[in-house]
Order: sequence, then structure tokens, then C-alpha cells
Amino acid sequence: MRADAAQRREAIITHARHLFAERGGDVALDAVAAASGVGIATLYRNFPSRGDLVHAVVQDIVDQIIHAVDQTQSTLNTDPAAAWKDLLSSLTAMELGALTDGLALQAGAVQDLEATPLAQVQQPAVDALNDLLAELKRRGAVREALSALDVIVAVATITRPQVSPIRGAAPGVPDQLAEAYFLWSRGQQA
Amino acid sequence: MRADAAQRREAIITHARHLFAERGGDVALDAVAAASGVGIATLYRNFPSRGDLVHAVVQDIVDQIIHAVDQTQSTLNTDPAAAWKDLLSSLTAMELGALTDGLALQAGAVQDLEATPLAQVQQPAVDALNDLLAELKRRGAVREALSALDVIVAVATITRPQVSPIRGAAPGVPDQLAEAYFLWSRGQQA
Amino acid sequence: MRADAAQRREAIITHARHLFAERGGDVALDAVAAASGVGIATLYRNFPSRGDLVHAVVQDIVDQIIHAVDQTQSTLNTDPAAAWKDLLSSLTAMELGALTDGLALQAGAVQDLEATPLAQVQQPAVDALNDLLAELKRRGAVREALSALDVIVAVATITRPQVSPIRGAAPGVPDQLAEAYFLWSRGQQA
Amino acid sequence: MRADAAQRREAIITHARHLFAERGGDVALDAVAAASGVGIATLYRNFPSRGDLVHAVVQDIVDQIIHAVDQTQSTLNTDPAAAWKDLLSSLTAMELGALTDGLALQAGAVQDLEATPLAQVQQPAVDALNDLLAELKRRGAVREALSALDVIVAVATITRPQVSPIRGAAPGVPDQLAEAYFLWSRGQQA
DNA sequence: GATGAATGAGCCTTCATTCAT
DNA sequence: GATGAATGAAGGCTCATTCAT
Repeated sequence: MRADAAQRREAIITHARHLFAERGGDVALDAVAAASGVGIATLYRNFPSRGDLVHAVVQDIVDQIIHAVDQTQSTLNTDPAAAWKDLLSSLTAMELGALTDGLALQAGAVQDLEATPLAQVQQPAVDALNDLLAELKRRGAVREALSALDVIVAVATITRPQVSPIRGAAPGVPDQLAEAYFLWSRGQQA
Repeated sequence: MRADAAQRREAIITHARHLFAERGGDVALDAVAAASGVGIATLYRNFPSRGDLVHAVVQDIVDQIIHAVDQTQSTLNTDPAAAWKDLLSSLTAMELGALTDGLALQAGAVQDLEATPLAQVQQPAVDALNDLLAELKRRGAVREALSALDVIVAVATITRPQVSPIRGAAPGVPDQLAEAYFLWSRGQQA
Repeated sequence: MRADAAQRREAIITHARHLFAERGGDVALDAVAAASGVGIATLYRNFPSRGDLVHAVVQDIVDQIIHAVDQTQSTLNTDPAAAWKDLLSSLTAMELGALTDGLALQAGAVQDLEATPLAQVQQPAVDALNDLLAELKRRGAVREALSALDVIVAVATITRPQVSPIRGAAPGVPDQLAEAYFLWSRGQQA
Repeated sequence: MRADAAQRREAIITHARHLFAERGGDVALDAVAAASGVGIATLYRNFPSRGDLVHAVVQDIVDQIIHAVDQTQSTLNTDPAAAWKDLLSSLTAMELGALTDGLALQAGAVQDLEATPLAQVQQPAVDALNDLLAELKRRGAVREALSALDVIVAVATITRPQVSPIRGAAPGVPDQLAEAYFLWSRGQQA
């Protein structure tokens, strides 16, 4: 039974992430519940408020970021350039756009970034990524002026959900931007 | 009073554009009206449906794009690289993000991009930009594989409204992305 | 100029009456103004509130009722049955339905019929018709138990505006009801 | 809770029917909800659009018409005249006026009566009544030229909601019209 | 523990009425 | 005097959240 419940919870998070990434952060929770195959009340039992669900989605993404950073550690010494490229690829595939839009709702009156509960949740990912960036910089694989938050926000910006007619009109753009960002991130001398 | 009304209409469009760019395409029309200093019914007299307002905002942006393209023509022959750089700067400063999000509302059931009334309104801007790109490509100032729509969507993606805590966390990202895109667009043989 | 204004006022009343009769008492005043070929403000100059316009429409109808009653006086002695039939025809052709629906708006909190301003305006018509009915009853042309208000309300009920699909489905009904009412009103002792 | 909900749904339909019949088809849905003792959102859960509520009310009335027709079958052979009289009584007591006004909302652009979803819902009632009328005509109890739709529309017209001051002024009129229509419908050759 | 139903608050839109030219 | 524009109040509908089974 416990396993069942945990599985259900995971399903909700996953579907919520996909929907956030696809349709933006303002999807109705009914839609999330329906997509997850549960009743709306079940969703609320697991996530007492919309913010809690957003929180969980962010946590999920953060875990993935940390995992991706960990993966990179192995090739870091042998081929730092490839390591950076792989990491950026992983991040790009990660639907960080969902993260960005998901925040929208809390943002209302928030002034102080540090105060956001999301900031705290993100911190471990930011820290891990910053450590990695430090290594990469030392090896000249990335630009000096690049912070973990910069990278996360940049990738999120590039991969944010796009209104479908737009996406259809210029489907290659996200890849172009990703390539451009990768080239730029490696630093001067183009 | 006719002049007054026209001025008011312009004010509404301007404020709507700013709000779309700042808070996304789903701002309450009440907020637009309030920001414009008019009652909600006045907004509705000028733009009978939300779609009409979006349409006007898009039109406004399209006009600006065309104007920017025109401005570029003068330096096109003397210094194509500078011309391209200036144009991209202009576009970046133009809040194209508002355009992107504004479309969201119509997008509901839209499958065919060409059918969108917005597509038609955009066409002149796309055509003008494509003509310019052709010239620039001939002069080797930009990558071959770059269409007007690509450029517009890319800039829109980069400058899309960003949730404020995010913006605060990594304020330099849009500029970084713009720079990256500029470098890439010139077609460094990658 | 005075003639012009008076003419305009009449035009508004006439169009209002038609629209009330056609589409019911809840037509937008904008529509009345447009149909009358004047601006909304002109309508309001002539009729400071919606109630005033309704009042004028009722007055107009009342005048027509009185006129119809007067017309009947001539044949009253020679052929009372024909007189009654003609009067009922006239009333039926008079769009009394407009009157009924026009009242709807004032009706909100009205308890006392006598207090209604419309009641007062109607009084002359009611009186004239009652006098005529008295004569007709004396001559056995109509049922004893028939008051002027009964007749007016009955005709108004029969000729009230009908939703178009309904009208299309059974177009003969108003005439059938008019015929039925006429027969009944003569007091055939069934 | 399922039973509870069904009951509530019935309550909404009943109250809507009364309000339509009393105040016309343009009552605020808030009022319907309040009268039914539920919140506005509950009404919308049961009837996603105003049209759906109208539809349900019509369905309710149609059911009653069919029931009334069925009831009549028993006395049809023994006393056709009484059967017809009873049926007309039943219809008159049925608030068909609600039906008529309820249609108003859909009517906007409707040209074709057959296309109306309401038309389809009504069809069974129309068919049943037409069958009965055929029998009655065979027995000479009603006029030849009388269709089911004629009867329904006529009764609806007679019992349509009346603005209260009017009703107060001539309370006997609906009964008078009903009597008149009954007499006429039997086809006394006048 | 899971579910469907209920609710109020909020946004979109219309309309009677007023105002400035 | 006539006009178009402006306005607030009200109704239609949706959605995050709570409740009863």
C-alpha cells in the first residue's frame, strides 16, 4: 500500500512537470489530476496547495540536475570540454522551462529571492553546479563570468514552453539557441 | 475629443504591451485598464475582445520591427556587420516577448499557423526581415540557415517575460543569450 | 428646428416600439438609438431614463387605443357586433405586446399597480374602453364579465413577441388565439 | 452522496423552471442557484452552460407532456371530449411558458428550427401529442386544422410569464384565454 | 485513503447612464 | 442641441480549494 501511494505521488509529479513544460505554469490542477489518473482530492491530499506541488516538481528537477552534475564528474578530468557539452545537453533535455513557469504563482509579491522556499530547494543544485563550474573554469573549458544560476536560468529560458503556433513556425530555434549558448559559454576566442 | 480618444487608445496599447512583456500574456484586462488610467469599459470600447487588443499590440510591434529594418538599410552597404548587430540590438530592446505570450490566448485550438490572423499581420515584418537577411547573407554577415521567423522567435524567446525572482537571481542572462545568439548568427564556422 | 426635433422624438418612439415588440422589452438602448438613426446621447436627451422611453411608448400605444375606440363609436349603434370585431382587429394589429414587455423593467419592486406611472397613463385608454364595453354589453355584443383591462391584457398576451424558432414552428397560433378570443368574448354561452 | 447530488440536480431544474415561468428566460443564474439553495459553481457543475440548463428544463417539461398524453389515453374512447378538456387543463397547469422563454437564449442566430437541439428533445412530445390529436379528430372532438405544435405554442403563449403589475391588473385573463382556446379548439363551427 | 461534489473569489464582457466636445 | 466616448455595476463562467461519503 505504501508503495502504491508513493508511486501515485510520483506519477502526479511527473505529469505535472510535463504539463507545466508543455502548456505553461498556469494549467488547471484538474488537468493535472486527470492526466495523472487520480481524483482532484487525491492530488490535494498529496499536495495540500498548488505551491506544494510546484515545490515537489522543482525538487524533482533539482534532483535531476544534481544527478546530471554527478554524472559529469567522471569525465571532468579526462575531457572537460566534452563534460561541459554533455552537461548542457542533459540540462537542455530536462524541461527546466517547467521550473521557470511553475514559479510564477508564488512570485506575486515576492521581493526577496532568498526568502522563496524554492530558493532553498534549489540551493543544493546551485552549489553542486557552482563547484563543477569552478573546476571547468580552472581547466579553461568555460567562461569565467558564468554562475550556476546563470546557466540554469539560461537553459530554462531557452527551453521554456512555447505557444504551439510559434513552435510550429520556427521549430529549430531552441536547438539554435542551445548551440549558440554552448559556443558562447566556452568563452572568448569564439 | 477625437484626438483625446486616439491618444487614449495608444496609451492602452502601450501599457498592454508592457504588461504582456512583464507579467505574461494572461494579465487581467482590469490591470491593463487600470495601468492605462481608463475604466474597463473604455478598454472594451476600443478593443471589443481580448483578441482585438492582442492584435493591436502585435500590430504595434510589427510596425516597430519594420521600422527597425528600414533603419538598417542605410548602413547595410557600408558596414553589414554593424547593420546586423544594430538590428539585433533594436529587436532585443523591443519586448518581443510580449508578442509571443500574447498569442497564447488564441492558441487554444489553433493548429494552422497560417490561419491565425496574427500570422497575417506579422507577414509584412517577416517579409521585410527576410529581404534584409538575404542581403546580409550575400555579404556574408549572417549564417545561411537563418530565416526571419527564426530570428523573431529567437529574440522573443530570449526576451520573454521572466518571473521576477528568477530575473533577480540571474539578471545578466538575457544579455548573455543575446550576445551568444549574435555571435552564432554571424555564422562563425562553428 | 423645433419640427425637426419633434420628428426625431417620434422616430425614436416608433423604433423603440417596434423593437420592443419584435425582440422583447430588454433590447439595448444602443440598438434603439441606432435603429432610430441618432446617437445614444440624443436618445437620452429626449428620454432621460429608460423608464421615460417606456413611458412614451406606452403613451403612444394608449393614444392609438383611444383612437381605435373613437373610430368604433360610429358603427356602434348600427352594427355593434361588427364594431367589436373591428376594434379587436385594431388592437391585435397594434403591437400591444410591446407594452407588456416594456413594463418589465419597472416591475422589479413594484407591488402596487396603481402606483405605477404607467397605470396613470393607461387610465384614459382603460376608461374609454370601459365605456365602450358598457355600451356593447348593453347591446349584447360582448360578454358581461369583460373589463377593459382584461381585453388589453388578453390582446397583449396573444400578440407578445415570440422567440423566432417558435414563431416559425407554429406561425398560425396568434391568429388562432385571436379568433378564439373573439368568439369567446362575444359570450356564446358555450 | 450520489443520491444527494441527483436530488440537488432535480431541485435546480425545478427551481429554474419556476423562475423561468415567473420572471422569464433571462433570470440570472445566480438567482436560480440561490433559489435552489446551492452555490453558483454547483449549478455550473451540473449544467456546464446556460444552454444545458435550458435543455434540462425543456426535457423535464417534455416528460410531463408525454405523461399527460399517456394519462389521457384511458378516457380517450369513453369520453373524447372530456379527455381533450383534461389534457388541455394539464398542459395549462404545466408552465409551458418557461419552455417558450427558455428558448430565447439559443435563438440568437438560429434560423432553422429543426437544427435546434431543443427541437429534437421536443420531438417525442410532439409525436405523442400528434397521435392523440389524430384520434381525437377521428372522433370529432377537436378541429381538423390543429397540430401538436399549434397546441403547445398556444398554451405556452397563454401561460407565458406575465409582468407582475399586469398580472395583478387582470388576473383572470389566462383562464379566460384558456377557456376561449378550448372552445375554439373543439371546432364549434362558430 | 480515495473520490466526486460544493464553494467563493475572480476575470471577461455587456449595458444603462453620464460627460466633454 | 447632437454626438461619441467613458464609466461602474452586474451577470456569465472558471478554477483553486474544501467537504462529505
